[in-house]
Amino acid sequence: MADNMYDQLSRRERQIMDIILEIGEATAADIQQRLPDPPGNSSIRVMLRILEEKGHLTHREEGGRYLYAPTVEPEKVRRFALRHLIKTFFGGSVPNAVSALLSTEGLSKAELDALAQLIETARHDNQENDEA
Amino acid sequence: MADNMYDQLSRRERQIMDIILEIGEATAADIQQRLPDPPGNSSIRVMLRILEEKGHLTHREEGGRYLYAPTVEPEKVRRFALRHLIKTFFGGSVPNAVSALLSTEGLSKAELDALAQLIETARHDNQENDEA
DNA sequence: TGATATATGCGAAAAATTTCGCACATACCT
DNA sequence: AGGTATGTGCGAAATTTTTCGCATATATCA
Repeated sequence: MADNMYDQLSRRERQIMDIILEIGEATAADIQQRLPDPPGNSSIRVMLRILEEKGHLTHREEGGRYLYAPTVEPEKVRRFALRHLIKTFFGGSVPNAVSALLSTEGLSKAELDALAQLIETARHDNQENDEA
Repeated sequence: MADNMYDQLSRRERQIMDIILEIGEATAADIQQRLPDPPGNSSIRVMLRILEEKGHLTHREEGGRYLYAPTVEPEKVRRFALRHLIKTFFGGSVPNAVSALLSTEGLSKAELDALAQLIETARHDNQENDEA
């Protein structure tokens, strides 16, 4: 429960992390553009610096401006986020979550095929270890 | 992007909503027990009242104490949360998300079967509308 | 080179969140 | 009824978050 890094973030920080996680790398301006009720550019830069101090972001310079990117492995964040979501909203049940996914989002045939494929694979990888 | 109600919540509010969403209904004490770095009981009650004022919670009285529950349809929250997560972490791709799910969580054979079932069903419901 | 546009960092103010102590109500047990 | 344990609400204080203005640096272009 106290495992998710998101638990430590304030509202704005979270919004900003979301954006950067989504687009991979961003300047203050990029973020300002996508933030709901965007504050002044100056404010955003402060937030970015804070997030960097806290260790969630790094930046590199390019053409005089800063490009910020997440320090955490996106892989890791994803897993935490997924697990947290499934626990919070779906009683920890993956099938429940997938079910919601299928009924909500209009998936294309191709996507459905891909999913079926994935599950088949998982099924076979899984033949030996079998717990109810 | 500005659709998720979570975007409006402060850190503590979010943590509290998560707990209530997870267990369905909770007293101040329940929450205190599950909150990371739990503050005093008094603080929690204030938060609950605020969340209620903002319209996210309702309470009913039982045996002299308040039981808080979400006002929003859990259904709705779930969908928002799912969509937001998939957008943020998986580039909007459902298969990507499912893939992560499968590789991370150790799913049982029963669960995999259930998933396969779900997808088969979706496939058939979907025979006519077919977009790449 | 000089002017302009766009960045950055700092310091401080404004706003919000978060916490708590205290007074009072209610349930319960002897 | 009297005492105890556990609730609640209110008001105010402590802390954090969030915002901005301003001074300064860097790149760009005529």
